[in-house]
Amino acid sequence: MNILIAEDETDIRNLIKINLEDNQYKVFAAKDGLEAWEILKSQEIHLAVLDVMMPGLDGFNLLRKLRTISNIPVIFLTARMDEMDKVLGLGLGADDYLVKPFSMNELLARIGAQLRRSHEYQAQKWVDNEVIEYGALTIDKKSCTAYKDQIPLELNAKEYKLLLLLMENPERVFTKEQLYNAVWGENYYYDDNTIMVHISHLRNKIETDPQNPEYIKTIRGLGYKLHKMEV
Amino acid sequence: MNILIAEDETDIRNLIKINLEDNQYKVFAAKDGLEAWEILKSQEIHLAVLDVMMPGLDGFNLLRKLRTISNIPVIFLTARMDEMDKVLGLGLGADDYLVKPFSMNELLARIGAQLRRSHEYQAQKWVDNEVIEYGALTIDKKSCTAYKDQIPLELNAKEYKLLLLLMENPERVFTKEQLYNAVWGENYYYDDNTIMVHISHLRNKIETDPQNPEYIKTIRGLGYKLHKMEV
DNA sequence: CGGTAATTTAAGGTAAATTTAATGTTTTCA
DNA sequence: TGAAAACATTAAATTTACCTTAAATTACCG
Repeated sequence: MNILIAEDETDIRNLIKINLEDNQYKVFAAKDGLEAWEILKSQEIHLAVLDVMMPGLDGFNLLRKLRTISNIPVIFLTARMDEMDKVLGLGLGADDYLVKPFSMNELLARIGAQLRRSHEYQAQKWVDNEVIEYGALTIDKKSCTAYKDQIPLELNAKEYKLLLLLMENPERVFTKEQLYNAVWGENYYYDDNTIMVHISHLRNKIETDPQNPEYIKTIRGLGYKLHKMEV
Repeated sequence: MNILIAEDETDIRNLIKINLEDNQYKVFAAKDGLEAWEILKSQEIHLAVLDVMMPGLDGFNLLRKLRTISNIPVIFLTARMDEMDKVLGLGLGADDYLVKPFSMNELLARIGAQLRRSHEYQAQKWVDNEVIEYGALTIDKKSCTAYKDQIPLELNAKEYKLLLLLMENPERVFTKEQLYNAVWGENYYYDDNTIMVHISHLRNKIETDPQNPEYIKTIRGLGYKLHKMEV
């Protein structure tokens, strides 16, 4: 079970992470709403524990975004008890909350209860069919398939994930390390040659002329981006 | 919405009753577990608020009986916070609890949240189809049977559940972890070899040539999906 | 409690995917 | 302009994901 923790206070975040991992949960920890959102978009999350007061994208607004893509249980952490009754009772999308300071046993118990119910009713709604289009490229996330001009592209897993990341973030430049972290999911030493090989393979599969790529642009010294010239 | 209150302290019971009725809930009040059980057997109840410490049939034992006939949300009221974490976390059937003394707003909020979720879950169930067809495969959910070309498939429980999930979501790629979570419903470490073995067994039972499967496709590095080539 | 079915674990094999190695090309900068 | 760095390409080496089968374990029933 994958749990997302979004909490800007480092010691709280780490304490929760350790306790959850001790209870066999796989934990993704974010220090703020934006980081949490990136995790939500790229990982399968079964329950989220969100701090209300976070810089930038706060807990409430993160929940609003989250609800556009998922129906997972959400537990809020708050130092302010007032207002939470309204959030909970008015159906703004939260399932539970804990007031800081809280006992770790209580958090674990409430996580357990929410996951139990969630499982019982298959509340993890499979993400609705989502199709991403960019130029002549199309990705169908549900079936993990990719097309160019409606012709299927025979991508292997790494190539598909690279293309998905780029198509979910058109025009954004990714360093090779970022690509590595996002697709390989590791955050230690890597050899960037592996990335270049995969980019080359991906170009071979999607570009009309891979040596003069139309879509996957190299930004020398920086990284790669998905970019197609306007016509 | 019909709410059951089981609480031996008269003033608390009445206070809750009045507040809930002020919020348009229809309330059935019981002064002990036995009376609550009689109500549960004869009325349609959507959520129960149960006091733990009641003479005779206490809250925990009432919950056990309740769970033999119903899956409604249950909120406990307790003066003793210890032990509730276990009840909640270990899946003994409770959904939430409040420690006395509690604010009425909080009770109302938590009732609202539980009913909202419960209603979502129920809404999901209503839209389920009884018979699902995909290619030559048919599943009859009412009788938990599966057919290929009208010939019964001899599936055991796990195989049936796997096939059902796939047929409810044709073309969708499921990671092995997703299959595990959906069919096994566990939230700790699993060995994906178990999944592969079951997929192999399922293929042996539904595919004409299991080594060149027509329906259950492997997406190497990603997962499996139900997909039949168009004819 | 014994027998049987279902499920999980263990083990071996294989094809595909991934990584590494090697070489060539392009770009940047002093 | 030449050297160095970054990048691209291709193929070989290595690893991994997957499949199958059978043994071991667990669950269930009479």
